[in-house]
Amino acid sequence: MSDLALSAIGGKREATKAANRAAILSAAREVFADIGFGAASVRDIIRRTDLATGTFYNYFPDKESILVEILDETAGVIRARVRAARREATTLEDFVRSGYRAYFSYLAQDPLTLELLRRNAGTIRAMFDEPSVGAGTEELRDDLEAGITAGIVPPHDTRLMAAAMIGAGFEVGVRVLDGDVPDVEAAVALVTTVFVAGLQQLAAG
Amino acid sequence: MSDLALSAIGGKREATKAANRAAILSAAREVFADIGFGAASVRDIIRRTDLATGTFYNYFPDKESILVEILDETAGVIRARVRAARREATTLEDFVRSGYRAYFSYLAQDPLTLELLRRNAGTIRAMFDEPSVGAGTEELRDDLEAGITAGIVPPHDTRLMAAAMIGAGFEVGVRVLDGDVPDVEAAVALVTTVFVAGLQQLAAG
DNA sequence: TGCTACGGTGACCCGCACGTCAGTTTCTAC
DNA sequence: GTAGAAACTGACGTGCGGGTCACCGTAGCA
Repeated sequence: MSDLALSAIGGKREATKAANRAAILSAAREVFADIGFGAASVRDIIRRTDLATGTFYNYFPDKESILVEILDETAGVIRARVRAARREATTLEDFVRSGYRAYFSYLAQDPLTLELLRRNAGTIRAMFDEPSVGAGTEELRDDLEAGITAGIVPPHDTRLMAAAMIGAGFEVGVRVLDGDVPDVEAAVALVTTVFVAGLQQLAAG
Repeated sequence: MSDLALSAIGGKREATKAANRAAILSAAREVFADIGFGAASVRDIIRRTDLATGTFYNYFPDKESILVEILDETAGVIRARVRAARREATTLEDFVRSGYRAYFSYLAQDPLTLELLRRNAGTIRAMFDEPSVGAGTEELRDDLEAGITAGIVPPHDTRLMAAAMIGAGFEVGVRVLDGDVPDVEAAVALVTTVFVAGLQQLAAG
């Protein structure tokens, strides 16, 4: 690598640091997805890199903080995409469909994240008081309320509905990635049909 | 305790064995629910009883086998109740409602089991290739297929629908036990409305 | 009452994970 | 080219968990 290229990213030292950090994060992702956060040890993680034990502690104080970091990265991206998609919706069907499409599409391109969420959903919930599985039940609820205010979504118990939609989305998402579903659109179509019909029925009843 | 009472259950020796076994199972439930199966140790379990380390191994070979035992007991009961309820249904609404009611009712009377399932769903799935969270996605799918054959349930993709129904039920069940929902019937009503409307819409579309 | 064996006990050995740190390598700056 | 700092290394002390087993208390029985 030329000095020029190195200087462009801040020198070899910085480059190595970034690479090491990335290697540790990547290894941790795999380990947590494979054997679960609770059973994982710092050594399990570091063994999947070519670094030494002590190096881990140059980057993270313990395994918990590395999980926080991973979740900040991935779940943050998922949420941003889903919310952005929902905010552009002008109809009920659009609201439901675009949200699920954004969610499933992300998972389809990042199977390891789904595996990590699937494996550690309970731990994540317990650790962070997270309402639910990486997808943000509270945020969906906020969006549903906003949709009601905007007249797009019929009024209903948003707390329960958000839980139902997230739960259904998560389980269906797992099936999509297991290859049990032909494609993302098939999954999107089913959950959209169900929840649009359900919301309309709630409004009518 | 009288000799008569003891002989009725097979003598003091047998009684102690049953009590020890129950104590270990109960302690294990708590531990798995509290810190998760992966992070739990045999010592964590035995510390919550007044037994000694070695005694654990008189009853179970390792912590995995104790989880199997717990799941056989609890999930087995849940499944039996839910299936029995669904089998008696004669209409679509009845099918959906009675299944969810049986499920939520059981959880309402046994919060520790829900906590255990919630905390360890990912581990359970990974360990036993269980389709899903203790409630039996595969069995729901079978019941949906049977309902279609019987003309009660409109034809649809039962694999995805079962996943969606289980996922929604699980998340809503968690809210019920967290006290976020006034009562079981409110939760039953919401999911029933949603999935009945959804299934009807799928048939129409 | 006294004998037998069932089963609880907990100290023990072994292995492994945690977090540290003195020593070493490697980059940067001059 | 060299001084100095940054950061990697892995051995080390400590503690804990897994699983075992010799010992002992007690239930069961005559």
